[in-house]
Amino acid sequence: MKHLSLKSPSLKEKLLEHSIRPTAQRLAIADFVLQKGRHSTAEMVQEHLKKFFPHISLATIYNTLNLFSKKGLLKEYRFPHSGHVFFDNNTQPHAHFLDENSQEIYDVPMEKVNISLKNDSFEIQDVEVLFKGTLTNKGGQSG
Amino acid sequence: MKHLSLKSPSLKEKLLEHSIRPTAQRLAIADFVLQKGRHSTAEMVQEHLKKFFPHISLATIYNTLNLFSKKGLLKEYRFPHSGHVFFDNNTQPHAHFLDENSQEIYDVPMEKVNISLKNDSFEIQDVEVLFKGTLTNKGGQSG
DNA sequence: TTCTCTTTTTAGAACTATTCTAAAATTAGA
DNA sequence: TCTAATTTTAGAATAGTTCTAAAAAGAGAA
Repeated sequence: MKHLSLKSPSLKEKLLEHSIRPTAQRLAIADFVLQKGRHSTAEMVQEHLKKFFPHISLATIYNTLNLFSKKGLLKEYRFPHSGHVFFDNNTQPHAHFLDENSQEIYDVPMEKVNISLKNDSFEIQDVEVLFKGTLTNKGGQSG
Repeated sequence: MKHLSLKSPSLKEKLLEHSIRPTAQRLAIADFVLQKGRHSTAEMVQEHLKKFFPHISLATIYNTLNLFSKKGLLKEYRFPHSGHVFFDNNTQPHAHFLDENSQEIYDVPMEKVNISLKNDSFEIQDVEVLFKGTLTNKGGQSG
């Protein structure tokens, strides 16, 4: 347990600010999904928490991820390469890049994306953009 | 059975051109997914075929949709509002619009979309664009 | 503290979407 | 018409997620 920053005031306060009671399980999940993993699935959370909470229930993980999403700490995404729901701790508008080699998802800041639509049939409220391809020597980026 | 254009030469030939043996089930599925439905799920195919093939197996529907995709007649998509896989008979590059009222998916021709990326980290092979919002008085469009 | 009430966690059942399995039916070609 | 390969089928299996109801934990009052 000593390896987990469960007592991190900022994390605990972050949950409280969002009216989420900071239980031990929720802090452990928050530590991973909000600070470590960028695009976490329930499975990834479970795998990561194994050493701290070997008996944590998948239901708790799903409950918590869904709660965090409802409270605005995470945003849900589905990507074409996987049946899993991904929980992204970047809740600001941004695009994604899927590396077809590693199946890894990277964030692409909207400043780098230029998108427009000639249209008179619908009112756009949101756009989801997924670039697919392969990483070059420079490596991925995020944020 | 008389309501189904099962004997349509063009449909049968289309399958043959793609090295797909035109069985009765496949023709019935093709009639729907290639000519009627734009973004079909297995469930929608089953529902539509009920009157023609009340005992068709879901496995046959999935087998056929996956075969059509492999042969290039359909393209698979996953959208954020549904856990179902959607099979799109428009296999050319295009964007999508999701009407949040009806949960209906519409095609958006790429000519209407302008997208570019300032990037030096990855080689783009494909882009998926999903606009979300509501239809205006003009109604949806496709193709 | 202790009591009580509410919230959270849990294991396992249930559910949804899809794939697998192995046997039966269909088909194509000799 | 025979044979071998392909396709279809029902139902089991699998994957991912949600539901259920009971146990545990937590918050606030007395």
